[in-house]
Amino acid sequence: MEKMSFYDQVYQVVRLIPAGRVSSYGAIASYLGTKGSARMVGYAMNAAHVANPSVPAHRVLNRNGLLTGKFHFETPDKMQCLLEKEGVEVENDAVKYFKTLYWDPAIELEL
DNA sequence: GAGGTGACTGCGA
DNA sequence: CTCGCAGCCACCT
Repeated sequence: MEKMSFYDQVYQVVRLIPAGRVSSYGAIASYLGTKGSARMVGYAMNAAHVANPSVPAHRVLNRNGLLTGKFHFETPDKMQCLLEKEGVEVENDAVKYFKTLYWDPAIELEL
């Protein structure tokens, strides 16, 4: 358990994101301690789609709420489809009310 | 062992 | 307002 790779740590945090909510790479990076290295979070997501159990990578967006990594899914529409299925409104590859649906582990998990 | 890459972010022009 | 540059660190070749 202590030998968890950086990837696994990212997966665990992402899996904690409740349905209908979204988070950002920077928020997860900051929570893991790798603040300023949001790239590592996105990089970890690159292998998330083969992780088990599956990781809701579609709930992880960039700082602007854009579906930046949608092309890394099986299909670009998959990400938006999953979000809409959970009640998240998506328009022009961006999540509406992003700041309202924003889920920050450093805050939500702190309580 | 060294170099290159990347699903990001923040700041300056 | 938009565009560009540099920093960040783990993984792959």
